[in-house]
Parts: sequence; C-alpha cells; structure tokens
Amino acid sequence: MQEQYNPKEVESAAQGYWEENDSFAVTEKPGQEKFYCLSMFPYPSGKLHMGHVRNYTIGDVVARYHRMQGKNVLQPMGWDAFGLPAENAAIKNNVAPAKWTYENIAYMKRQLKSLGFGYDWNREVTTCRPEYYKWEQWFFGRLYEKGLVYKKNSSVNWCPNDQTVLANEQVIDGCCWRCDTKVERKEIPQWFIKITAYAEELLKDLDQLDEWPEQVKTMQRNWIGRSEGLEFSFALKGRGEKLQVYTTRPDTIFGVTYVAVAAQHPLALEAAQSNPALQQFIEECKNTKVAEADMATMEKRGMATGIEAIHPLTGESVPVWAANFVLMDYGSGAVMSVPAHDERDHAFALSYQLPIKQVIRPRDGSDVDIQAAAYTEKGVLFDSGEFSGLSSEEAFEALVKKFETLGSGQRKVNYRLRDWGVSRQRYWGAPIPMLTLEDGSQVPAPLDQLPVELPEDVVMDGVTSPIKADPNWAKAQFQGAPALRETDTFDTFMESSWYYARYCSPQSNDQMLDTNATKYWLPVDQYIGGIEHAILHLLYARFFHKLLRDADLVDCDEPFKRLLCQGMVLAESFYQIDENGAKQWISPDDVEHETDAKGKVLRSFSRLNGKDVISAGMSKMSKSKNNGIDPQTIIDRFGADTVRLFIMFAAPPEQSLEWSDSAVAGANRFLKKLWTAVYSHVAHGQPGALDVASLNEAQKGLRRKTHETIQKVSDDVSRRLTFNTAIAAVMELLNAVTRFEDTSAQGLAVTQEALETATLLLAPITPH
RNA sequence: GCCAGUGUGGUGAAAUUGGUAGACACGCCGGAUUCAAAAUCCGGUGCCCUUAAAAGCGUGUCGGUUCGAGUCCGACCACUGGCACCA
Repeated sequence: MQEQYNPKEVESAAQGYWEENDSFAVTEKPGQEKFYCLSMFPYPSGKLHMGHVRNYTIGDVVARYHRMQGKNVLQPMGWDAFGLPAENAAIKNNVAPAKWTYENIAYMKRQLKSLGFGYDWNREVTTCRPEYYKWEQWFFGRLYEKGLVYKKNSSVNWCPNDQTVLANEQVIDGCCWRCDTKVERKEIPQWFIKITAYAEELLKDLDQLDEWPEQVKTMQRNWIGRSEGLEFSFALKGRGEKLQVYTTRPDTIFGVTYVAVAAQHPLALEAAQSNPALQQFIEECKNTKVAEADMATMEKRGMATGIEAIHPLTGESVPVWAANFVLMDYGSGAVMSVPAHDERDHAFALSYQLPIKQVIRPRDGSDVDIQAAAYTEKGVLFDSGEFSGLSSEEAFEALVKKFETLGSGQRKVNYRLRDWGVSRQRYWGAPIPMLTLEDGSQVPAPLDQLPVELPEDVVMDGVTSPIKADPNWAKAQFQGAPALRETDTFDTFMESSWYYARYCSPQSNDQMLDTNATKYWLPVDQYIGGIEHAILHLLYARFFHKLLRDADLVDCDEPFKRLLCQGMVLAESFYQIDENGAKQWISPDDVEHETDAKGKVLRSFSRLNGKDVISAGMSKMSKSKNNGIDPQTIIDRFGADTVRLFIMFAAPPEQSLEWSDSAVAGANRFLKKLWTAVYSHVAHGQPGALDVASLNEAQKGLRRKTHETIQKVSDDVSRRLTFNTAIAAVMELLNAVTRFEDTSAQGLAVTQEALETATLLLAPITPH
C-alpha cells in the first residue's frame, strides 16, 4: 500500500479492472433476486454537467449498494438522442445533427466511465438509431389499428416570415428568435395518441405507487384533473345548431349572464364575416404563444358576436361573446359564464360591463359584496327557480337529474388532461410512419417498410426540415400504388417513454421487446431523475407502459416502482455592469472574496480586472449566468471519488445542491485522512483474531460505534436515500478510530474491523 | 394566472413518529510543526451581555393548537420547478 492517496492511480486501476472483466454485465438469473436501478438517460448535449453527475452518482450508489447485498443488479445507460439542440448546433457549426450527436455521445461516454459508474454497456441504447425507433414506428402502427391514434387540427406557433413552426422555447417575447417577426397561432393537422382513454387508470394507479414522492403524485393528479359536472347545450336564437358547454358548477346556472366562445370558434368566425371589428379582434387573438402560462397571464379580452343564446332553464337570452381565454383545442371551445361565482368571469364582466347576478349565498346567510369580488365557495341557492333553498351539493344532483329528464344534458366526468400531440414539423426525430394514399386515406407503413429511416447525411438550411425540402423523400409505394410519407417526426417524449423496457432486450432484432426479459427485469425498482420531469415524461412513460401491457409486451401495470427526484445543482453567480449598463456575468472561478473575522464575505471582486462584482445569489448552473462548473476539471484535479463524495455529502438528494470549492476540498481531505488511517494501521502488521469476550471498555466502545454505523448507513442508503447523513456517520466512525490509538493485539483487531467497515460502507459512494 | 415545493448559525446541513435545536462538514479564530509557507495535527466557534459564569434570545413573518412546535393548522412574504413544441 502506498503512503499517499493517489486517486489517479487508484481510479485507473479499478476502472481498468471493471472494463477488462465486464464487471457490470448481467443476464436474467431466475433464482436470484433482481434489482433494476435506472437513472434518466441524458440528452447528448456535448459534455456532462453537474446535474448529470449528481443524478448518476445517486443511481450508482443505489445500484452498488444492492449489488453488495447479493442482488442481480441491472444498471443500464443510453442516449435520448433526438431533439432540437442538435438542429441548432447543426446550423451554428455547419455539421449534420447526426454527426454532432454521435460525437457528443462518444465524449460523454468516456466521461461517464471516468466517473466509475457501474453500467452494463452491452445494453447501451441510442434512440436516434434506426434499430431503436423502428419498433416505436411499428408500435405506433399497432396503436393506429387499435383506434388509439387519430389526426386533427391543432395550434402551433407560426413564424409568417420563415414559414415555419416554432417551439415555445423559440418564441422570445412573442417574436421569432431568428427573425424577430411576430409569431402567430396557426392550426395545422397533427397526429394524436388517445392518452385520455387511459386517464382514469393513470389517475387510479397513482394510489399503488406508495414509493413515489407525494408531491409528484399530487402534481400528476392535478394535471389529469378529473372533475364531475354537467354537459348541456344552449339553443341559439334564430339558428338550428346548439352550443355545447360543460360546467363543474351546475348549481350556479341561474347566474349565467353570458356565454363565451373561442376566437377561432366557427360561430365567431361566421359572425365576423359581417362584422369587421370582430374580424379584427379574431386576428389579434392569433398573436399569442401556444403556452398555457402565456394564456393565463395575458389580458383577458373579448367582443360580442351579436349572437344570442337561450338559457335552457329560464328561457332568457344571454349574449355570446368571443374571448381570447377560451381555447378551441379544449372541450367544445365554449363555456358558460357566471361572473358572480367565478373569478375570471367576474373580472371579464367588470371590464366589459356585463351583468353580475348572484345566485349562491354563504350557508350562514351573511351578505357578500358581489360587485367587489366573485363568491366562489359553495353555499345555498336563491333566485334559482325551483332549486332555490337547496345547498350547492343538493342542487348539483337535482339539476343533473332535471337535465337528464328533459333529455337536454347529462352528468359527465371530464379530464383536464388532453390527448398527446406527437407531431413535430422538425427534422431530427423519428419519422412518423404513416402513408397517405391517392384517395387521401391514411395507413401505417407496413412492417417491411420499417424502419422509415431518417437520412443522416444532410445539410440544414436552418428553416426547413431536409426531409420536407426533398420532394423525393416522401415518395413511397403501398400495395403497388403510389403513396406519400408523413414528413413530420415524433415528439422526443416518444423515445423516452419506453427506453427503460428496451434495456431489458436491447439487441432484439425481430421484436420490440423480449417478454422473457421484461417479465424478469420489470418494473424498474428504483428510478432517479430531475423533478422537472415530474409530470410530462413520467406521465407519458406510465401511459406507454400500459399500452405495452395491453399489447402483452410487459406484464405489470406500472413501470417505476420507486421514484427519487433529485434537486438542481446551483452555484453562486456574479456580474459587473459594463459601460452600456448591461450585466456582464463573471465566472465564479475568477472571483475573489474579502472576509471579516468570522469569515463573512465583505467584498467580492474580479481577479481579471480587480473591480467589485455583484452577487446575484445562488442559481441553477447555466451558460447564461456563466456560473457552470465543468465536472471534468474537478475530476482531473481531485479524482472521481472526491467529486462523488462531495456531491452526495453536500445535501440530501431531493434538495438543491450548492456548489462550493472549499467543501470539495474538504471531501478530498476526508479521503486522504481515511487513506492515512488505513496506511498507518496496516503498518502495524496483520492483527490477530478478534476476541469479543476479552475487550476492555474503550475497545467495546469502538466496536459499538462500528456496528451502530453499519446499521445507520444501511438504513440511510436503502430506505431513506439520505446519503449525506450516511457519510456523516462514517466520518464519525473515522473520528472515533483516530481518537482510539490502541495498538494492543485486541486494539488492532477492533481498529481493523472499524476501518474495514468504513471502507465497505463508503464503497458504493467512492467505489475506487 | 394555475399546480407543486423550499425557507434552521458566517456557510452547506442534522434533528427519521410532536420531546435536549445546530450531528457531520466548510469557513473563521487560537495553538503545534516549519527558516518561512503549503500540507498536516490539536483546541475553540448559534446570537446577545460578559474577564468568566449565569441569565436572556433563537428554525422566513404574523397568529393558532399542545404540557411541549424546526416538525401540526391558518394567513402572509421571498425564492424554486412545471404549465402540454427545451429535455
């Protein structure tokens, strides 16, 4: 054993051994307990960032712990390789997205290996490879045949100058990020998968996920948004057609003073033909981004259409308004409005002087100032005909019954969840495997045409997808007749919705999944990833799993048994104001501090120009704030084990983690101390056998500490997933060993046990 | 705007089921070692008053429940994640 801790040597020796012996390769072993530990695979953006390091260290610690417990542990890794950044990089650097992506993968794979993660690389999955997306295309065809796929019009962000669709991220302050043109909403035909057909099951099965964080389940429940209400129609004065609406508050129906429809609603469009002001308003409503946050915060605007609706119970007429906050994409594109009992309707009624009619009062009979604010609580009805005097709950039932008796409405369960739009008008994604025949009908591409391959050797012009620009690409045949390929590609959430299952049989060439493998490995025992995926990715993956189950490809109901959502990695950011008044972000590497006698920072300044810098506090490591710390420089300086130890020690996994250079040095110091302690112990030679009966009080004390630490660390790592307290416990044990200083035969035996224990307990965290 | 979180010493945090607030570290202060420095080792370190002790104060703010609240409840403030085309 060397006297000094030399991480470079230790780490390359250990990594060389793992590589040579393929130490983390696993196969199905029916007799052995399995453990499937999965970390969310990365988008290959160029190089690893600290968030990746944190995510994968947590996963590796869990995987190595269970391996040490004797389980058959599967821990795979792969690449979520399709996506927008590859197209942007392609334009910027004049390189094809595929080449850029594969180079990034090669570099990041080397980095993962240098961090000592125990992956079974034989199972590596890369989603932009045809052998992967072939099966996604095949499965989409099966969903189409089952009636779970359909095409309909829906809104996109449209840049009228570039004649192209923009992602929400590409719309900056309502304008195109390339040409600064005002972005419009545009309706185009797109493919959808019926996730709403599984809404009830996706909601109900959350109850069986007892090892998921409560907050994630709550967010998913609210996202699915089950509600019970009444669906009914308004007749329209002088017209044959009816206007269908849905409400969760039928008890307020006598308070309806107007009806609102989306600006793009057929009624509004028709009325606009003879009303230039309305036409103008509808045009203006196109000038909003598709994002819900923008819809919810924009100024609520509207205009009367001149059409009158007949209240189904009172027979009174109420005006139909076109409003920018009603969305054509959701429900029927029309809502009943009760300003007295709904905040948004109230605000709208005040700005357009529409009547506010109160029909619910508090149960205690007290008065409310209905002009000042909506009364949204439930209560007791009045001015509601035969329903006056009923409570909101009684009125709900009575009104549903009334409408059902009249045959003009019914009870309906509604979901906020909308069907999954999977069409993207972009190049770098899996082609949607649909063919349009000469008669205009559509069929899935047959198996012998799969994969519908995306050409990789292309030149990006920055605006149009190469497969849309090339008229020949779309040309195909179907049963001897000419057909046209779909040139849209899949949402990249498609690939990440089933990769965890493909890892079970990644080389399967003749089928999507090998059911022998999925039955053994699934569900994933521990899934680890960022909280930012709490809703979309995790909901789509749960949905896809149920689709796979219904196709007999997997045999459990849920894909992820236990979930851990790790927090972000933050670093302090600093800036100076330049002569133009703009913030210049200074890298934390270039900032020095002056402190007072207690170590409190008094002043910070730039090492580059000596001028003071202003701290913007802790924020997520990002390019825009120039506060990213490159993991590679830390690995090169201290070694992978120090990086892993610091990251696991600095905060519990679900909290955000603040980067601190001196704390990293502290983690390194601890490893050096441990090394030194072992070295000086070994120098005393091999100790004799431990004789438990002959120990003195101090020796018993150290033994007790050793075994308390085993218990504490085991519980922290397996049940609580609080790695920071596990490490603290090992630090306490090492402190006890340092204080012990007993070189008698039994003293050395007890020390040996304590140091062996410390090393084994740390092994999952600092495996080298 | 809506949904979900977070807030404890100079700093990161701990307190697992409502029961000694601050484990373990970082930083800082003092000392040893050294020609000197780095590294290492030893001691101290919530705030306030104090030579010291003791008292007092203390878990974002305000209020409540309880014998007892960092922990439970209500209101508020600040920050963070998501909002369906970033992944």
